[in-house]
Amino acid sequence: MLTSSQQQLLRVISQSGPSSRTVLAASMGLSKAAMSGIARDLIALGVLRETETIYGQGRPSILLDLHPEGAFFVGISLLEDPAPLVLSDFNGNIVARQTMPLSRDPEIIAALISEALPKLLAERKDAARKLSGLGVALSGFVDEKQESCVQSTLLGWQDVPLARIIRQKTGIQTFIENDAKAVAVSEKLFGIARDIQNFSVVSFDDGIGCAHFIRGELYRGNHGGAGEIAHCTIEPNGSPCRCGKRGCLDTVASLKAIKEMAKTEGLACQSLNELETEASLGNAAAIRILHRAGNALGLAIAHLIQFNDPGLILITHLEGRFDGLFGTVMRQAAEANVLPRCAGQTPVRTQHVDGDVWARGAASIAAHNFLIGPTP
Amino acid sequence: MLTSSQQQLLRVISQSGPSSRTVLAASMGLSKAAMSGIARDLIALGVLRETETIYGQGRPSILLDLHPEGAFFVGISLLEDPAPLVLSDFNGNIVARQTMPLSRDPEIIAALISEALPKLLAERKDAARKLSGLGVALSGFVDEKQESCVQSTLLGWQDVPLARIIRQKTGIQTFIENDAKAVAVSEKLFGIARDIQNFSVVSFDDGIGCAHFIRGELYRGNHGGAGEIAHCTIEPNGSPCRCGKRGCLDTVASLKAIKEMAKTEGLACQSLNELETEASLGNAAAIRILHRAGNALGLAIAHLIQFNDPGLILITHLEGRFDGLFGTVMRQAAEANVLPRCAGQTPVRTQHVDGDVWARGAASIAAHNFLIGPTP
DNA sequence: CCTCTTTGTTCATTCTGTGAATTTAACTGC
DNA sequence: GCAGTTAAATTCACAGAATGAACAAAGAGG
Repeated sequence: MLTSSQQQLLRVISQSGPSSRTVLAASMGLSKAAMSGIARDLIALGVLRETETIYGQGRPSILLDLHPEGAFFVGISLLEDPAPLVLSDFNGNIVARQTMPLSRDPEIIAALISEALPKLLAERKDAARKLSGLGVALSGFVDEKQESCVQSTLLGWQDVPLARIIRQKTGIQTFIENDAKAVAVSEKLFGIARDIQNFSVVSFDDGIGCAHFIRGELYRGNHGGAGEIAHCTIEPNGSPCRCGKRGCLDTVASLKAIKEMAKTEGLACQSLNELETEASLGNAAAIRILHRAGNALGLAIAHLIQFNDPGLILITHLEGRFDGLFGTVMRQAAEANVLPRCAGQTPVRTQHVDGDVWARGAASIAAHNFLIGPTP
Repeated sequence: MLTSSQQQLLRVISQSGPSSRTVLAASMGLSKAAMSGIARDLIALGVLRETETIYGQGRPSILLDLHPEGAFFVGISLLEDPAPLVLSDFNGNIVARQTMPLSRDPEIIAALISEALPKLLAERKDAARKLSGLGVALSGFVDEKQESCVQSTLLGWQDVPLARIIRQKTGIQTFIENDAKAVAVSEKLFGIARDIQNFSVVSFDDGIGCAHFIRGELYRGNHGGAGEIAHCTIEPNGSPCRCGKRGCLDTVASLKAIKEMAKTEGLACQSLNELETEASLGNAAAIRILHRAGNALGLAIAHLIQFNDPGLILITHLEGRFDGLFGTVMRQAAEANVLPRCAGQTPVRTQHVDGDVWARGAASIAAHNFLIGPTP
């Protein structure tokens, strides 16, 4: 276990990138003397390393950075079958991959993981020794200790202490997290949101997920439900949703909803991209669907901006494009529905992600617990 | 200036009420030994005092509480003319009142304050010596240092360093804050939300304001705009709003909007209460207006719950009642538009407040800075 | 080669907090 | 009324983290 100063140093470096001891001391509000010792210890532990030397007037400064091989983390996604496992280094790079069958039984999941782990670690000899944590991403609500799944419709769970079960079976520090929240954490630690304190990630997929970072920390909400924008009412008295109410964002703007609307309209489109193509060719039904979906998502994002005033909204998507009609309408709707004085102040970025998102997010949950410690 | 442990102790006591040293030590994660010293210092400073003695098995425990006369704060509201000044003790009780003319010139405001201060302090001899801060509440955006007003339509300001100007004139630690945010802080320090970490306050008045507390701290947002729900689009393509867009919550659910709708419908109602009476007598127009407004506010509150999952939503109102049609519809709409599984989990409370809200809120801003220190 | 500048380290000192022992002030049962 | 028990609060020697000042290191520039 690391001291709080050590964790603080790691956090600062992971936020602001490689820096010299003097700069780090200043930005942590510590003396150079204290910095010297903390850095020495972390270098000895193999967690930090000296990289570039910057020459200027006076003694050159030596940049300190996280040692990529200082710690390794395993991430597992329970959102797909087969479930992917990845091995991530300290920079969030994936250095090994495996898969395992998906199960709904926590005991079996733990057994499958401890079976798959040696195979995963075989590819990197040094990783086994420096394995510092294991993270699991799943669809559902997770408690603030990141130990127990409070409720998951997809897995049919209610209060399942999955992290504890896996920890007992494997002996590795284990934490679980909601899928969208895991993605947000990975963007904060390793992605585009490194140095942003307040931001929201919207994961656009068959469903729509969302998570908030506030003051540099994941905000889970009082019941773990912060960010559940999929079921905010966007079209009052709209179509019924599987959640039981009507007009949820999920019924209009999710990839699944868009595909279903296309099907209902008799369009032979299998994907958002095909629908975009149809729309660009002038197909009225396709245009209507994309307008409706884009408007809905844009309005939800406008609400996000009005309510929480984040420094960035990051939309991650596996499929589809955001440079077509859908994306354009979405951006316009987002702009048009925030206070005009504030319009354009909040960057809305879209980011295409690959199939590793969830597993990478899961690994970042473990990395987060190592770097920053459990949320108090 | 207090040390960080001293501030932490004050914060814990202000959150959990009078407690014994042993309990406080445990809840702060400190040893009883450390607690002993910190408490001794704060008692010597006159900030804490021993109150009740609790007898049980073993040596009785002595409860520690904030000394009501340990520190005094001045709060000023720039939302009314004449502007009220209040003197608040350490428990948020108002011990003296004054008023001063309202001005839009920051220098004149500072002069008026330093003129009114002696009169305010005259009522309480001891307060002058223990005056520990001054807070100002205003309508507009304030920077995170609580020093400068970034923008205020009402006062016609842009980047006015009001706090610095007042501080220079009076020599008192001064902080300014947005009106709704100030009310939220006072509810956290002295009101109903003392021990709640995540909550939102909605101030229902001629306009609608809102502020979030997240992890026990006021969340201001990246541009100070967090909580500006008044201009979230609640009726797409609805009536035009003075902000430039359409269908804002403010155009349907604010007290001003309700009164205006009543006027447009030809009703002779001057207040929400009169409108409620009309509605209870079966007046169709009154019923329609209250339904529309209640639905709008309820939907906004549902969004608040879905987006941020707070532990409490507190609606403060000067005028009007929430036990009539308006309140009922609002509550129903709030329930109906959150994920059914989560419905009823978030308490929505309404609270009638008196004319001192803003000034009391302003004073609590000063108290907050004394108790907890500036937000980092 | 010498001076200047800035980084990074060393070391005695300060300060905050700890653990163990001690004191204090009740209650309990005889 | 008096020992015995219980728990709160205090005291004190000590550990650990951070500081400030002095110093060593490593180059730039004349």
